[in-house]
Amino acid sequence: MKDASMDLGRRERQIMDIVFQHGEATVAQVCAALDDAPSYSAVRTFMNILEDKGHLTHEQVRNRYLYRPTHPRQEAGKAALKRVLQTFYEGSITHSVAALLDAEALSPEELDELSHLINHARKEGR
Amino acid sequence: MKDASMDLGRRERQIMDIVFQHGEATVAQVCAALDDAPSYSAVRTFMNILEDKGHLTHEQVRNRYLYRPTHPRQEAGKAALKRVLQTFYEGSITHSVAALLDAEALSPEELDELSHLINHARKEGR
DNA sequence: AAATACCTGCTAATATATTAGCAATAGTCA
DNA sequence: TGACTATTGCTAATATATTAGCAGGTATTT
Repeated sequence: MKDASMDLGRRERQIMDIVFQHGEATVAQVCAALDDAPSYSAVRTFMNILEDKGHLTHEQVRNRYLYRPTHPRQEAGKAALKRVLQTFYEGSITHSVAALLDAEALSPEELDELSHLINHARKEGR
Repeated sequence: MKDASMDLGRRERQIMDIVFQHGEATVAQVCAALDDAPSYSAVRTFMNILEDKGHLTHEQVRNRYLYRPTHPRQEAGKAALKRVLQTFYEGSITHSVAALLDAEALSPEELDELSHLINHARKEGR
């Protein structure tokens, strides 16, 4: 149960989330995305720290840094989902999906897509 | 995007998760559940803080306190799921379910249950 | 080219989270 | 009963997260 996100503080997590959401981001973009943003300086410090901790990398584009998560979104997403399942749904996927279906109304198309996914999994399983 | 869990530190979150997992817990139980537990004292302090912040309540049973989340697991779980969806799956339930199905192999029974859930949702939707 | 705006490196201050210890009370057991 | 253990209230120390500012460089605009 030891996530990589386990050694992150509040702001650090907040910033990581934004970078994940955007896929990649500059300091300015992160500032803009934060609704309670501190100084530009502060955000910059965090992104450096996150890089030190191994959660972000940057690439220089023009004269600014473009940051990206070190681990792909897919992977981090799965880990996060598992944690939520573990904590709130006794590890049960069906429970969690029930909660999701209950949380938001899905369009018929989305429901079809889900059915499709499940059928696909069924075939894989055998 | 302002979760109640947004004003929690690392340990605080860790402890909340344990209480959610257990449904209710004493300080000792939380200590036992933490694999990197600090002193009993420290854990106790956190549970007091969490109570101050409004995330936990306690009831005295015998001579010890039994803590419970203020908000039901269901509710907190939904919020957590939504956050993950938002951050990693562009808010798309189908994406997230795909990830779940990919993350762990499900038994045929579980798959059936999922199908059932979806069919149920389909009926609701119209 | 000069003025302006934006961005980084570095450093320091402050706030908050995290930890532990001591004294007192209430249960437990030989 | 007497010794022992667990548990709480309170307090204080420490570590970590969080914030901001200054100096210097590079692009941008007039």
